[in-house]
Amino acid sequence: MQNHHVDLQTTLFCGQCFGWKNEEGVFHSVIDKKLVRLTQENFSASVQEHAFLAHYFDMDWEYEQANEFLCTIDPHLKQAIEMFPGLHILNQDPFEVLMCFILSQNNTILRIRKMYDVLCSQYGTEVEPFSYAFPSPAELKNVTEEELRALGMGFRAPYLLDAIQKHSILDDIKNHSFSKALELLMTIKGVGPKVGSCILLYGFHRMESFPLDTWMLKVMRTWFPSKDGTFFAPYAALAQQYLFHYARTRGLS
DNA sequence: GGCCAGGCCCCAG
DNA sequence: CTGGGGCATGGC
Repeated sequence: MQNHHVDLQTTLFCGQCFGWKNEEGVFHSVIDKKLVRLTQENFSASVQEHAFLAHYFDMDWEYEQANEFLCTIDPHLKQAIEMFPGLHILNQDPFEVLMCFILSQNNTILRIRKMYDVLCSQYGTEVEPFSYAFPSPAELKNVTEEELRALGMGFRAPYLLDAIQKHSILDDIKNHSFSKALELLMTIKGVGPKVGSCILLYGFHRMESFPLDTWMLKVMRTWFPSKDGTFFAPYAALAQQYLFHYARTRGLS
């Protein structure tokens, strides 16, 4: 285990996941059908005690080397890394990631979180009183478009339905090349290049992924004109996460 | 009260 | 294959 320092506030609120709450320094969510409660102080002990948390927080990946490399190739990136040390890419459930990033299109992170909560409390398993897991494909298999629209999912309702129907595509993704995997994911309605890249990154830990949303397009035009994701190789995904979070919190200047 | 949001579908050229 | 309108909803 690398035991790299993890900053919970940054890692859990940088836009890669939507289910965590921070109540006065107590971070909580349901992971693998278990209610998890963490503080920054007890985090290290928690991941040592629970293997599923060590995996979820990606404790074995080469963050030290990656950060060191990325700091050397660009000053903006170096600033971003120094401002948010301890940013990890989580290993999330692929189906949950698929659903969340379908919700993300033409939406705000605040509202994605609320829609996530609605799906959990409506369809998910209550693992502790008032704590719900994100629903599984089986729990969602009889849902209708009218139901989802009534819950405020809007034009994304049919996309969610198609994702539920085709969820078994996810079982096979890890056996394919990046481009083939992306192609397979994009057969799901509502999954395009950006959402597909997010699924491959957050659900399958494809660190070569480089999701380009509106923020990242601005970042690239402003700070990296005439460059693309290959400039950050082999750490494109981590660079993307730092730059996305940095630009969103601090702006571009 | 408009404007816009971690995009994508769909259709015209 | 490229470009642009339209999309549900709610937070600001």
